Amino acid sequence: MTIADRHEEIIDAIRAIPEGFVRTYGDVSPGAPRLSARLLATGTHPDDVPWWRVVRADGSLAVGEEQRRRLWVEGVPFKGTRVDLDLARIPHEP
DNA sequence: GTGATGACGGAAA
DNA sequence: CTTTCCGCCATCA
Repeated sequence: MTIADRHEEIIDAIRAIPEGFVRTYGDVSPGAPRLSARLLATGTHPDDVPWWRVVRADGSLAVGEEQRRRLWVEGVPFKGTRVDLDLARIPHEP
């Protein structure tokens, strides 16, 4: 398992998020939320990665205004300033 | 080599 | 509800 493989694995998981739904950092990289966070932060990823569909475990947004707007447009349910994870979150897949 | 940092998570107070 | 503290992985000084 190389670093590139790990990156690819995480990127793949994010790319698999359907429109109108979100996943948390902990979901895309279980046990290493900082890793997925850093991957998106550094911009070390292809352009086809829906980074705005990745939110914090409590539903709050990490990036800010733009992310909230993009999610809203896709029909992601909000609960105040946070995403309603009970409706929009995709549980970790086996 | 060590130590600090970050689009984080979860438990504890 | 809030703030603290510790663990997590990969970079960077």
